[in-house]
Amino acid sequence: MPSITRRRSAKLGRPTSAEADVLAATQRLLAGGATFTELGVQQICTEAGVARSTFYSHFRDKTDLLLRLAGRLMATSFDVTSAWQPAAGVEGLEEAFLQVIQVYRRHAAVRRALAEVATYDSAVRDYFTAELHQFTDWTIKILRAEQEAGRTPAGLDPVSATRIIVTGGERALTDQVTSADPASDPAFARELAHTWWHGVYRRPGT
Amino acid sequence: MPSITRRRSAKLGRPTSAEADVLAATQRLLAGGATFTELGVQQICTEAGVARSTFYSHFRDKTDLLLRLAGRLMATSFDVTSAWQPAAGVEGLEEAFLQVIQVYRRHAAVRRALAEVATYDSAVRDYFTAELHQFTDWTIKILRAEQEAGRTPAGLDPVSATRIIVTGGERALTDQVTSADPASDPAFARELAHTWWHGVYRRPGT
DNA sequence: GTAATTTCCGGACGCGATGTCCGGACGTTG
DNA sequence: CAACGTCCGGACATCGCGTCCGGAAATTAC
Repeated sequence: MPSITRRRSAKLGRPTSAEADVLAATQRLLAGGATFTELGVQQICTEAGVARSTFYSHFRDKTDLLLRLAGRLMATSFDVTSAWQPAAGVEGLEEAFLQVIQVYRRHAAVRRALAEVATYDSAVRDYFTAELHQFTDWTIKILRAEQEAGRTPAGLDPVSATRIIVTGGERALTDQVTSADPASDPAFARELAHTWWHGVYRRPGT
Repeated sequence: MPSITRRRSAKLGRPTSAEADVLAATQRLLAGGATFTELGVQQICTEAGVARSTFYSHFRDKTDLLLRLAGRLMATSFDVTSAWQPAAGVEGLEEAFLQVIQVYRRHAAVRRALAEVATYDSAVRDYFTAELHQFTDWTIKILRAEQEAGRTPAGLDPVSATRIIVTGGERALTDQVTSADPASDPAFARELAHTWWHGVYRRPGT
């Protein structure tokens, strides 16, 4: 157990701790197109210029590394999204999505790895769904409030609609960021905003 | 090279070839909640009552097994979806989605495995995206035709909208099937249909 | 200065899973 | 009976993971 009074790394001349090197190297490899699953610990350590045994003195395993890499990813994108309110209208929604896309693009590699491992690792999946839960709860609440105010049709099912918005939207965003030209981002943001707006929040009729 | 004149398996009384046993066992284990990645060859063989060496005389590797398991999955759901035309209206779309959900529920296990492995195995990913391409092309074509006819706003970007519909919709469907109560299927189908209808196909204004 | 402590290296180890190979048992086919 | 195809059972090399330990190097405390 390290003492708290003692600085972790008093001297700054040193090439920063091995931990940071590993984090950076992983992000680099991921950004280079590698898949987290097919990425070996040895490979990461070689890229980081660190001994393999050192890796395990900083991370319990590869999953631990990924989770720590994930960090405050979701938190930031949640802040951006939840800043929007229906009162801001479809233009405001479009603007919000454009910002979300920027955030997604910045962390595309880690986000992709997260979605990847979440499909077969329960620990990562739990983390992922827990983070998505923020969005789900928030969206359901907003929809119910809009229904109360009579701006969203009462016949709409908030739970199903939210599943479409959050789950489907998250996937579409990830897809846009990982395999579409950034030049098409504005058009995509506009489509997403208008689809949710006219398809859900201001769905006409009935 | 086996002779063509000679029947592969003349006698039908035999307990069907080991290959079928492996396919069935895998589907069973998958349906039981197992993850394809964490599923070992030994485990599959034990469940199938087959020697491990026999597995490799029928399948090149686990990926080969999955691809063969995938078979005509996508084909059937494409047939169901593409049977719908905008002329059938939102009610027709709702009905089509309800049928798609049935198909998804039937093959949920394999579909989940497919989506899982597609995230890190390029061979499976290629297969998956190739199959999704059918839907993408079809949807873009429909949207363009609707714009020509003036029923869908001309300002809509067919490519971005299709990305939302196909990619996002596929994910929302998978989510509904894997983690929601079947009783909520009709409500979900209704929401999906209305969202795409009013949000895209018959988006109001401009 | 020296000693103690932290951090990292380098390599060993056991483990489990993958994919290959082969000898032999069994039933079918001609 | 003999040839053939299918399957079993186990041996084998290989790889990646996670653990462990002895020692080098640098930093800190005294």
